[in-house]
Amino acid sequence: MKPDSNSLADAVFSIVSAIPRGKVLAYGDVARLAGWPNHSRLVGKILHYDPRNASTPCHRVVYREGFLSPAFPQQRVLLAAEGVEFLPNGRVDMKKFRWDFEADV
DNA sequence: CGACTGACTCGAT
DNA sequence: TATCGAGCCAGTC
Repeated sequence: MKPDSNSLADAVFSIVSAIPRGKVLAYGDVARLAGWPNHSRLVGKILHYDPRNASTPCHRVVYREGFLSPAFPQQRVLLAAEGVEFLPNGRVDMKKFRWDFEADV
């Protein structure tokens, strides 16, 4: 990603904005790509606090198991608008919609 | 300036 | 197999 990522926030936004439409990532995955493997929580905080979230597909970032953010119910609507399907248990079908960034690279 | 909090994750029971 | 707890550290108030 951007080597000039001064802060985790910068890296996170770069990565999140790079998620293809109709795909989702886990906070931990974003953190790992950003270079902070243990900052899965920070990723969430950044997306939550930073106003740029309006111009960032932060809704494409979910829990590792596909659960959506507890304080971000609209996320489900946004994902649905991108064609992401939800399982009856209220989870994203990670099996099909998790961004296979490892293969994309 | 210092402390609190958390849109998380994984491991252990 | 499911539930519970603790850890991680920077960002925000």
